[in-house]
Parts: sequence; C-alpha cells; structure tokens
Amino acid sequence: MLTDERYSVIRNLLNKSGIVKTQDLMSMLNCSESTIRRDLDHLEEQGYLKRIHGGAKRIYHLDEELTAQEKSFKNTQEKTVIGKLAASLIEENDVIFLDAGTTTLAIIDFIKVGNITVVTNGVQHASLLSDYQVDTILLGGKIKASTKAMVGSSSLRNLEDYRFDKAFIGINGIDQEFGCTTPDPEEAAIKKLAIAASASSYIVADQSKWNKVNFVRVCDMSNVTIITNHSDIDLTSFKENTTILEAEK
Amino acid sequence: MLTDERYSVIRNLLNKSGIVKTQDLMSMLNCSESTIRRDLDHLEEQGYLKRIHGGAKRIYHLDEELTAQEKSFKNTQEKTVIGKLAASLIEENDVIFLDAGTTTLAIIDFIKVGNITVVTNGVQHASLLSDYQVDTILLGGKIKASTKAMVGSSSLRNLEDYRFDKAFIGINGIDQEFGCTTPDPEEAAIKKLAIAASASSYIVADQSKWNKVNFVRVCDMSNVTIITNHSDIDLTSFKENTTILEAEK
DNA sequence: ACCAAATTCATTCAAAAACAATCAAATGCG
DNA sequence: CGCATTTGATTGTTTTTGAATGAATTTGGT
Repeated sequence: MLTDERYSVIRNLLNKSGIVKTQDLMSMLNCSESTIRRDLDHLEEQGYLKRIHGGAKRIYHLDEELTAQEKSFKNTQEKTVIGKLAASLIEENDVIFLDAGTTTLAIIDFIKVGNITVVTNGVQHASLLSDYQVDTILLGGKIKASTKAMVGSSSLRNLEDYRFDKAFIGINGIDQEFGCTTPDPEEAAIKKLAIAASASSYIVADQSKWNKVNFVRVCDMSNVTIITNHSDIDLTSFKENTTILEAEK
Repeated sequence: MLTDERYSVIRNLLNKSGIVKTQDLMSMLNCSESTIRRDLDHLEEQGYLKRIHGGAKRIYHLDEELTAQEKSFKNTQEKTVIGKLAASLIEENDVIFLDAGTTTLAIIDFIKVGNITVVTNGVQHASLLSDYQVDTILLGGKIKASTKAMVGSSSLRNLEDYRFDKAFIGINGIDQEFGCTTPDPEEAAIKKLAIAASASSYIVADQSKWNKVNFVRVCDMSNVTIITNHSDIDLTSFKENTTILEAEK
C-alpha cells in the first residue's frame, strides 16, 4: 500500500463519515500506528482535516470564506441531504425513473428498499445502481460527453414504452413564473417525457437553482413536487401553488 | 517489449486504476527497476502522470478511486497487445460495434482515428469512449450487474436498427469443431446479432480462450477473423478455415 | 472532584524500501 | 562495422516505516 493510496482512503472516509479513528485506520490499512499518525499529520498540514484525540475529523467552516474545494464539499453536502430525503420516498416494488445529473446521483447511495426497478438515462447512475444489485434499465441512445447522459430520438423512443411510479428529475433553474428549466433541449425532452410517464414526479434541486431561468422549460410549478435543501431563500410565495419538501441539514 | 509499448501499458493501467507501483510494473513488464523509473520519468515529463514514492498516480481527479484492485498483470498485458492490433484495423468514418468485456475495453485506449461512431453494449466502454470524444451510442436495456453489459429484448430491438462496418466481439471459448462460445445466452444473442449486422466481424480473445467450450455458440470458425496474442499454442489446424491475426509480444 | 488505569500521543532510532546517479553491456539502426 | 540509444547492475543517499520510550490525555470508579 503506497503512501498516496493511504491518503486517498483516509480522505474518502472523511468525506463519507466526517470522522476517522486511528485504530480503525491501522487495521483497515494494515500498517502501524506511527504511520497513520504521520499520515494524519501530513493531511492536516495540507488542510484536509483536523486532528483530534483518537483520530481526525473533517474541517467544515460555515461562516468563513470557502476555498474552491470546500465549496464543492458544501455542495456535495447539500446534494447528500437532498438525496437522502428523495430516497426515503421510494417504496417497495416501485418502478422509478432516475434522471442523469449529480443531484440524482446522490439519491442512489441512500436507496434502502430492495426489489425496485430503476430506469435511468445516466451512465454513471446505471453503473452504480447495478453495483448495488438494483434492477436497472438504461435508456439507449447517443451519449452526451459532458454529462454522460443519454439523449436523442432513440432514448425518447425507448422511454415511450415505460410507465413509472415516481420520477426524480434534476434541473438547472427554478423560477416562479417560468417554471423549471435546463440549458439543453435534448435533455429537456427526456425530462418532459419522463414526467409525463410517471404517476408522481419530483424535481431535485439545491438552493443554487432557485430564482434562475435557463433556456428550455421542463415543467411548470404545478404537478410536480420539489425537493430542495433548507436555506435562507424565502420560499413562501412558491409554496402557494407548489409542493416543496425541504431537507434539514 | 518496445519502449512505446511499455508506455502504453502504463498509461492503460493508470487509466484503469489511477495508481501504479514500480514493483508491480517491474514484474509485469519483465524489466528492471531502472527502466521503469526512466519510463515514469518520461511519462511525467509528457504530463501523463505524477510520480510518487513507490510508483506513480494519474494527474487528473485527485481523490477518487481508493481501492486499486490488482488484476492479473500478465492478462492485462495480453489484452493490451490484442487491443492495439484490433484498434489498428479501425479506419476513418467507420461505424463500429464494440462488445462489452475487458478485452474489447483494451481496444479503446488505442483508437487513433477521429470521426468514427461506436455502438456498444458495455457501460464502461461507453463512458470511456465519450471521455475520448468518440461519438458513442449505448444500446438500451437491462444491465447485467456482473459484467455491466446491456442484455435483453430492448437491446436486441435497438440493435436491429443498425448496420456496422466492423464488429469487435469478445468470447469465452474457441473450439475447432464447435466454434466460439460464451456462457450467457442473453449476451450470446447480442453478439450473434451484432455479427450478422456487420460487414466484417472480429473475435478478440487472449490465449486462455483457445480450445475451450462454453454453453452457447456465438459463431462458427468461418466468416469471422480472430484476433489473439502470440502464444505457444499451435494454431496451424485452425488456420485452414479461419483467418487469425496474431499480435506479437 | 480526585486518583488510578488505560489510551493516545510525540519523539527518537534503526531497519527496510525506494531513490538518483553512474557506468558498462546489450541492442537497434544506418 | 560504428554510432547512438536503451538497458540492467551497482553505488551511495534519501525516504519511509515500525518499534520503543516516556509524556499527555481521557476514562471510570469512588
């Protein structure tokens, strides 16, 4: 096991659980206490963690200036709570549509119920789902390189054959008047069709998406439920004609 | 083993696992520590990797991929030379079918020509291809968790709409009498259809596949070209009615 | 709140592993 | 053949590692 491999393992563990114990790392990485201690020292110098008695914890400052890395972490955090809430809505025997995108990707880790079927247009999503032994159907079609999402007529045609219990859709903008929007017309077409084919549809969106408008409308504010994270944005006016679920930190 | 071949193997390994160890490379490439060290130096200058104590790591994405599972290196090497030979057959403007599987995956790293379209049933293949900016179409359908390959009626139906210049197919057994075989009937159906839809078909198979028979026949020994690595297996009797391309070590 | 036991910690040191630099032999090529 | 390049072995240096020591911290009982 190389030094850098140990660093990766430790950072990954911290990202997941927020805290690591020296003893656990010793047995997990199969090396001595001194080595773990040195690793933690090094990672602390790099600013990745804070050493505490017995191990180390993730650093996460709320009110200070955020570095790019921390910001992306905060973003991940937001997506995690949204993903958790969304996953809790999934019931036994559901047939789900899971849209491509990072927010919907966060849902997968929290799916607890077995015996569901998921249809997705995200390549990574399909790969991860099948790792978790979930019955997975991937829409065929052209791959959009930037987002690893399936788009195009072939995907749309495949989608026409399905009916879902629930659809989880990612978007880029939410606007009171104009509704939910996304920049790519081809991706928007998939999202629209999935919403139409589903008994209930959920828009997952972190707070950065609110009060933004993008190129193509996916849906208006009625007929869908929006899952977002709690924030200081005032959503009372939205709530008049839209169901909003807020995930608490 | 040529210098450039070592470079390819190292880059290939890095792409897969994100980290390589000097010791492993020594035994795998069958050369001295000095040579590996020089190779890593050179590839670092070219910007392909970052040297670390004990080996080297991929430069882009920093903190993913914690567990670098170590595969059979010799096997990887065989697949690399096969992949290289197979990729050299691809011409400008070709429309290719690329079967799922590790041997076909090795082809992707060596695709040099631009402006080709690849249809594949391998999830990882599609992801990697789109990383390389290759126009990629992924067959839709159910995902087989163990191999991350698309199977089932939906995939077959999608496949019916296409015609290919060349198909690269992986198999599990080659037998003089019974032909090329694979254990899974659903995967076999895809392979069969792809061969039927292609002007030329190439079976890629390392030497471990020779003189083995599996459950389902994919094709007999005529009508296809077999790409394999040079070995001590006597292939003269096969060559009477089959075209065989041997990749030199 | 106090003390004692158990952990955890920082520091030091020697062994092992990986390293860079060098040189001669092997190889490839015109 | 002669030249340039590549390779493997050797050398001594640097880095990493695990064990040992005693100091600091936490824990649990009274």
